Amino acid sequence: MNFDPMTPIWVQVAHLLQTDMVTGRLGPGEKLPSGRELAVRYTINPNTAARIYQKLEAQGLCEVKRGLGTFVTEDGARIDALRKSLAGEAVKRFLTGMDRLGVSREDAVRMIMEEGEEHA
Amino acid sequence: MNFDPMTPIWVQVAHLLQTDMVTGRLGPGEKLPSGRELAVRYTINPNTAARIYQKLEAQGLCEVKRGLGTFVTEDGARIDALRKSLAGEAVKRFLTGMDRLGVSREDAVRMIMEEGEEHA
Amino acid sequence: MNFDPMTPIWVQVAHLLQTDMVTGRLGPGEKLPSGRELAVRYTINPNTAARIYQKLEAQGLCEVKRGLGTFVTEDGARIDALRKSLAGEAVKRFLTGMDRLGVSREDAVRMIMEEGEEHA
Amino acid sequence: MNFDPMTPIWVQVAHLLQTDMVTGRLGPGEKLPSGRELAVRYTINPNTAARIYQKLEAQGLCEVKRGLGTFVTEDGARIDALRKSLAGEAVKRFLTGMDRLGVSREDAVRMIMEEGEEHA
DNA sequence: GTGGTCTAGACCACT
DNA sequence: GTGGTCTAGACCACC
Repeated sequence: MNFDPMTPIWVQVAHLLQTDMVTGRLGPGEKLPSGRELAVRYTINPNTAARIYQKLEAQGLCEVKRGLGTFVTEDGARIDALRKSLAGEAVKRFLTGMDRLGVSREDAVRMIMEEGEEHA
Repeated sequence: MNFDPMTPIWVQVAHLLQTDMVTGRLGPGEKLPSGRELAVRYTINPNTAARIYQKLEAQGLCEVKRGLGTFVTEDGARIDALRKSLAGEAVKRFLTGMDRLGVSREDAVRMIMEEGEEHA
Repeated sequence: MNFDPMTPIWVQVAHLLQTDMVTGRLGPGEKLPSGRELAVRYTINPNTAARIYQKLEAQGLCEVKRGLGTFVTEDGARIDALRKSLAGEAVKRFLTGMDRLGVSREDAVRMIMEEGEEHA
Repeated sequence: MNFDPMTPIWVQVAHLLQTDMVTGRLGPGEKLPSGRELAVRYTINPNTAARIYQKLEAQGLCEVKRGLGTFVTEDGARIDALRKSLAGEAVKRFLTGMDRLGVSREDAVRMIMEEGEEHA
């Protein structure tokens, strides 16, 4: 795995886990990999792995059960809020990118609709 | 500079230069950095740097003048075509990302319009 | 194989392949020798061989299929355009040669017609 | 100087001298370089150089004056015949080349006339 | 096996 | 100084 050295590793790994939650690859109540396993899988420090779960727990996305592990929250609203948050960030990134290219929001929407037609 | 090891270096550097052309940071007819300078700036091999300009020239984005350097094309149509190409790629990336998040094209468009209102 | 040191090797080898395409010795869709084989056959560097196919591909004369090889295009129009291009170059070379000999275009044409009668 | 290893060197050097005679770079009665000088200039064997002048003399293109050197013939007819000979060879080469490209004599002539118009 | 990419370092022609 | 070409040899992804 390669990380962008500009943003903290824990943010990037957390992002991966968040995406898995939203897409359903990690369903509600499902057990997340242990801190040690996470550390091995991404070759990061166990401390860093621990921080990731602390942050996710603070966002209400997972629950730590001592001696059992950490589990994806069963609160669908949380997941849905996460989905909206991630989508919102993606939209912002997209719009700023299009803005840099000198493409207006209206044109961006038009291009999206045309792309949609191809897939229809 | 850090490169994504998944995509060729020359593609990534070419993308940087292309973006500069579209945004106007590199205006029509303006001199591009020499191959050697590009190699130093991004710590890549001069050969790789040369390939970048060969590709850009093949796309009609720059003109090579032996002994003088390579210059951004003055053909505005080329730049405009590039803008559309880059925008199209951004749209595709955006849509696939939203699709992974389970967001439909209609919802994506709605989010964009709402974002637009905030800026309005 | 002996190369004229005045013109790039890749140009000369490309010319050989182009001629084979136009004359039909390399038919549409036919597999071209692999880059490595080309390198051995003409005792050139594999890198140079690769460049030849890159140039031919850029001219739309062949299609590269990763892991399979590169194949002569099946687009007859491309081949025809190539034929015209090669013929045009031959005409230019011929005319400059005749000019050096002090032979006018009209006389050159007359000589060609007479040559033609012999063959008729 | 680079020679085509397929045809005898003396033929190639003789061709160079012949061309100079026809174009006027070597005028009638003008002194040709000595055998030794020819040998040095083209890094060929003095024997080979001597043979060249023997052949040229046999064609009536130059006259050997012992102790003085060899001189271009002053017989204009000889030069003119040479011109026609060289031109004839060029025409033949041109036609066979066009034939290989699948271009008829008529089309070849047409292309020549069009090239002529550009220069007119 | 195929082509694609990259590095290292060389020589050349042109301005 | 510029780009153009060439060699040598390496690693990778694809089929």
